[in-house]
Amino acid sequence: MLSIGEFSKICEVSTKTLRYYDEIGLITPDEINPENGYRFYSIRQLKKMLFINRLKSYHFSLEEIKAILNAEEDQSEERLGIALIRKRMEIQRRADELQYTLKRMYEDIVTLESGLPVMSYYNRIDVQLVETKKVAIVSKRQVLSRDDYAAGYGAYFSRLYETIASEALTLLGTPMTIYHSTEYNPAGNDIEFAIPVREAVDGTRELPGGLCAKAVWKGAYSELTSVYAKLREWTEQEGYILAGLPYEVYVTDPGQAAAFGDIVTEVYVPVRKK
Amino acid sequence: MLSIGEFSKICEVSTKTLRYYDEIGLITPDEINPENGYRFYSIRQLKKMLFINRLKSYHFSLEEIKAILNAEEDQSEERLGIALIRKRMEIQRRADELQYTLKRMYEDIVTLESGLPVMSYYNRIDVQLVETKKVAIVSKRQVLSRDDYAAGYGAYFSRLYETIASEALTLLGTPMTIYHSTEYNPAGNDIEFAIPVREAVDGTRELPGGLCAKAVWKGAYSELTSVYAKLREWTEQEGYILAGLPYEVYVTDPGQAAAFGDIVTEVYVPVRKK
DNA sequence: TATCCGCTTTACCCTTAGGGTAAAGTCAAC
DNA sequence: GTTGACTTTACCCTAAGGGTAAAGCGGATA
Repeated sequence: MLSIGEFSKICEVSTKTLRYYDEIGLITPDEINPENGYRFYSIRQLKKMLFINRLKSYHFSLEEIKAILNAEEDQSEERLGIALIRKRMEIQRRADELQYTLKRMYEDIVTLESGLPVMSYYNRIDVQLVETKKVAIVSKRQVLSRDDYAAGYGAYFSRLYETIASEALTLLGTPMTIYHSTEYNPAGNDIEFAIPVREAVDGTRELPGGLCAKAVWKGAYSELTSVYAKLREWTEQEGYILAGLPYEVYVTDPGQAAAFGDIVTEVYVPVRKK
Repeated sequence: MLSIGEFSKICEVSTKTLRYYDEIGLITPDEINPENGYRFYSIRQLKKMLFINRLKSYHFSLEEIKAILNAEEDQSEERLGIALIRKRMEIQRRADELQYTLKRMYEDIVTLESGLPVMSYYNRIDVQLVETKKVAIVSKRQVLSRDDYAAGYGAYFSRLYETIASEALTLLGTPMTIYHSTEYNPAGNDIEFAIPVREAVDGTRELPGGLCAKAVWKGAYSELTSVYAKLREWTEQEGYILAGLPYEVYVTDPGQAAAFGDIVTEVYVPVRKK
């Protein structure tokens, strides 16, 4: 039997951590002296602790590790394999995100070195006042979180395209999303996916036309927030007020555009004179 | 002026977050109604908030962002550039780590698919009983955290090699580290870097020889914990007890080995019969 | 004018995976 | 018997907010 200090040293885990793991039931000492409460770990618990360390290094949460350890003996390896494959995909996604972050940071560093402020792009967002015409749309409204949105917008538009095809409607433009939420909520926003069509039949609704502040953005969708902010700034300064729901038009098909720089999005904010 | 809800929606930041940022002084509303405490943000604060979001996406902590925002006007861009470059290196390191983790996970998945348990390598660690001879060493003892160790072990050995050269001593083996800590402590462990030499002169000390449990490990250093655990297990089962400080001998030069699989490390634990 | 709905306020508790410190008890060696 | 090392529980702390409650406030409507 090993005292907590010995066990700690061999596994390279602090005693504090071992007591915590005992508390949450991740690994409890094989023996506890009932008189003084001293914890004693058995030699065969070494391997278990090493396994926990390994899973920790794979970024499993302690809750997940507990579930893996508690799996029935006969399914444990299978379940572990599934968990590993899923977690690996998650880590892969995180790695990809970091690569994208690195790229954006590099671009900002280059901008700074060329003597421009990082936020200078913001002042270069060009806003125009345009008159839009009313149009019929096929649409589907949904409350989605940011992540759901990124994962699912393709599917939603696909369903709309299906509807258009089965109803034999005529496409009149590229897909768009209309924002119904009045407040940003990380848990979910009220979003309407829409595609304009020629026929104003049953199952379609009318997107009213009118005066709009419009900006065109070339680049990643994640930067669109800036475009909305700029539009609001412009609206305020030019003495307009909001007169409807803002919407985005995806000019290029995101599935087709090779690089982020090739993606073109138009943002419209309906306005009227104050 | 924008209410917290409007500001929230435009910047895609929750009102909760805005109140929190107000509390920690990251971005305070330009105006607060003294009667009801309502927060109002100015249009020009939009850009600041977007900048904060950008820095957040670069994984700066709110503390760091505050420091960047509070930098003197005339140095702000320079300071930002330095911060960006440093943070980018940090993110790069994290990305590299993730890549390494992905590789290890993949290896475990392959192991599982071949029908072996993930921890099967543990049982294949081979322990032998050997008799070591006493040897003189040039050494430097230091308390180091895991990170410091990874970053600095090259430097410590370089200094020892310098000493050997300047004292005209004769190399007698490859570098080693001796572990003095009796408990693992994430904040720092008492480590002695050592190189064996022929001459037992002033400035060297003697590493006593004797009976040792020995295991050879081929692979990354991060797995050495398992080797120590196995040695302890073996010691216990064979009826031995610890009789000195464990140490590692780096058979291959880590700077020279191309792949982790090529790195060979010997681990010695002095023991005697119980 | 009263009411209602939506917005905003503060306040309190919760999250992960432990770290730090204190006060007290325990063990083995000298 | 004493000392020093080891162990115990208990309490507070972290970063960046999320969730919920109770109460106050504002504008629109009946």
